[in-house]
Amino acid sequence: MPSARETELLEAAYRYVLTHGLADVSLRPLAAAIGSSTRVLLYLFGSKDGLVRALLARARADELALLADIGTGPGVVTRLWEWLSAPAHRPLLTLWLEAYARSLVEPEGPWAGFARATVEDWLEVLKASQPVDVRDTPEGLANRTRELALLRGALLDLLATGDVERVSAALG
Amino acid sequence: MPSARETELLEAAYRYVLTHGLADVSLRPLAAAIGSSTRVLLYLFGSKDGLVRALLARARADELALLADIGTGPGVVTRLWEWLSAPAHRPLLTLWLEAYARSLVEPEGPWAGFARATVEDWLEVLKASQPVDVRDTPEGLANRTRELALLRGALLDLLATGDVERVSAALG
DNA sequence: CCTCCACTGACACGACTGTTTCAGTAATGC
DNA sequence: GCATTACTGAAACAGTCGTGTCAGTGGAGG
Repeated sequence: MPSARETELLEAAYRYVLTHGLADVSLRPLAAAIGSSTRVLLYLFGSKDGLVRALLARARADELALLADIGTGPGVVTRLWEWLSAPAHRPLLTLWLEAYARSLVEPEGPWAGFARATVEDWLEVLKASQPVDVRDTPEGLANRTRELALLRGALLDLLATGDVERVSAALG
Repeated sequence: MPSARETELLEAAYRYVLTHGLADVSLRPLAAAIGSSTRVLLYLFGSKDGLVRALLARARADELALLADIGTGPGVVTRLWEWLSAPAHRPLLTLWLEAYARSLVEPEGPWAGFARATVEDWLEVLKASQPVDVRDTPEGLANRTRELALLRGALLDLLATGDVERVSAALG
């Protein structure tokens, strides 16, 4: 159970990495930006890896909150895309992609398993939104895999080009 | 025009980053691994940024060679997916994703514009493969954007899970 | 009051970073 | 033969990295 000060600093650090990226963050600039010190960060999170792990978990909490909020049932894909394409969520999604790529390059360390975990999370939600009688069929699996691919491919496009109109039209 | 030694070292460095990642590569370990020295790398490429730029261009050359080899016309998507899902191409594609994510987080420096550039490259190929009469219609644009999203979303899934069977079935 | 505990500041350690300086060597063109 | 060019080695530079050490704060509970 994290102390009050710990969650406070974690929130601040989370806000920081959303705009500065997580891959090459370093303690001293981060500490200076959030009004703390490396000493305190190390004390509260044990090590830099610990801090990164906490930040990754924090980002994941946002993601899971989204999935819970979106719910299941017909129209999930549309609702998910509305959330993904909202400009306000850009920093989070860029951070997400950064962590995704990193976990593929460097399977050890705090990033381990991040990519695989999110694939499974989302597939699960899409599965719960399918009619019961197709969920466990090969077609059901293929369908939700395709829906996931479409959403994430569209997200990649959007993050690079910012062209909401074109990409949204492609999902119609 | 690069000298013989320069292209030789670039090839070696390229092979190195394919397995070690490009984002957090550093000169000394790289130089040691390819039987060179930081002095020589700096002499030939000017700076680390110059080297990274050269490596990015080298990776892009592989990508463009692929697109030329795949050609255009009916069945492009299938042919592209066969290439993307080939196990031998995994390192290159992981490197590609790494550069993609990085260019979104850090729009300055050697990575600049990488993500946007590849989106346009691929859209161009898909466009050239469409029937002439739909190429310039809104439907044509939407269709190729969707094809690209499907391919790249599937690639993301594949890189994380390695589940060729499931993902390939989803594209069928 | 006094002790405990969460937290913080200042500083130094060794390892690493990209880059520079100074010194060569080997081959090539005149 | 001689000068120019391409390349290389060794060492050092200033800076940053994560982390450890030692010394405190300040407030809460007994």
